[in-house]
Amino acid sequence: MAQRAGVSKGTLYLYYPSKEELLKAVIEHYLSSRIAATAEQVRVIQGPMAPVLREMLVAWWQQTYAGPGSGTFKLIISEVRNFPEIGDFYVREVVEPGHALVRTILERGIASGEFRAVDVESAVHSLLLPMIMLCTHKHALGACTEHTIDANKFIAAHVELVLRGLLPSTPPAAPARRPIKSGRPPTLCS
Amino acid sequence: MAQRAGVSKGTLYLYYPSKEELLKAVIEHYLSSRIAATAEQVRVIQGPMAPVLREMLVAWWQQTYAGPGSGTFKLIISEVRNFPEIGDFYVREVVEPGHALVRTILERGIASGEFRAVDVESAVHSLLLPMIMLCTHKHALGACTEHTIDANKFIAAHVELVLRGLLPSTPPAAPARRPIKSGRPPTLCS
DNA sequence: TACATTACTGACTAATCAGTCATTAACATG
DNA sequence: CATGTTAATGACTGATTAGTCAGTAATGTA
Repeated sequence: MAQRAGVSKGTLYLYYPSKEELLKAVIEHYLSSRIAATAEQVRVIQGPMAPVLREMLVAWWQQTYAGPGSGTFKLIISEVRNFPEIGDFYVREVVEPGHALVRTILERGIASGEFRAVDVESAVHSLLLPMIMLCTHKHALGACTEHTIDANKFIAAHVELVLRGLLPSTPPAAPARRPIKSGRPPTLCS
Repeated sequence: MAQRAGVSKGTLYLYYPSKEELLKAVIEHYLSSRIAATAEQVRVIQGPMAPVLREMLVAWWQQTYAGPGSGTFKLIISEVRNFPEIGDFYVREVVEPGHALVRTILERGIASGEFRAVDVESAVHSLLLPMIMLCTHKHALGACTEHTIDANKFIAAHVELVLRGLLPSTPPAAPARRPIKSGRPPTLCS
């Protein structure tokens, strides 16, 4: 049970009529509310989008990964089959606003020429999914094995890597690579 | 139960002494074996690493995401708390070889000047975690909500985005003044 | 047909989970 | 202290899961 930490089972049902409602409250408390607040801040920001994106993601990460909020994702993954309504709630309250937030930033950067005209939906996933996966990992594998990940080092490097992938190639960035000799072992399919 | 698809419960225990062993067999069949085969192919490849990385990841994706192998990750996340030994097995047989494979490719690219000298561990995560997260998503949220993701579009865009983030800012040598053909739609498994 | 061996089954057990509710603890106010 | 009200509890129920095993079906051989 999810509440042997702090309170008895019956007490929980005094405050939340079902586990589904409890999960919704957790999602709201740890994820939705923060997204809404961040979206409001970002809305009025002027200037280059790269620092906005970087600071927003790093701030979210530092406030979420170390704390209990990071467990929310694993909770959703584990429980969504038992409580399908949770899935709709999560999509509506977290996925869509979160994507809209990052999408807006990327689109503003693209409009100003700061970023390349990449596929925005895919770029949002490239940015966010590793972070969500690491949060999930922390409460799944990370809780059972020695396999650890330096989360702070990762977040900085990850955001820089993707941001750099978003930059336009002011100097033509790709050297013309010659197709190598026909001997390249043909496919990686097995 | 995991086997109402095809066979009765008792039969399963004739072939696998426990659910833990069944999970290990699934991990071995869908993940480990493919990594081992790919690593062998990559080991002998010469030439630029970017196409190697691209084709390898796209091929893995196309063979895994659509099929049942994509469910393995969600299975591990859900079950690792109940069967902790699965975590060690997965780390040993999948995480470490998989990371070593991608790490080797990145290091070879860095050594040849094709890639920047990024933090390799972080770059491995930036590349792989979104793919694993989407596989997980497919069997969690994706199975319960309307929220769908164009997986083929994503994988191509994701790999290109990260690859571009890996390129050095000043190309080693830009012989021809050509329009940068970044996009070449990855032909897999010809 | 008879017999032997192998492949398979699903009712059973024990444990665990979401959820209930009669009971108890705590704290007011007179 | 007495009395009423609110807060909290954990043994209970019903459903579900990992795992067992006595029994049934399928196949081979003569």
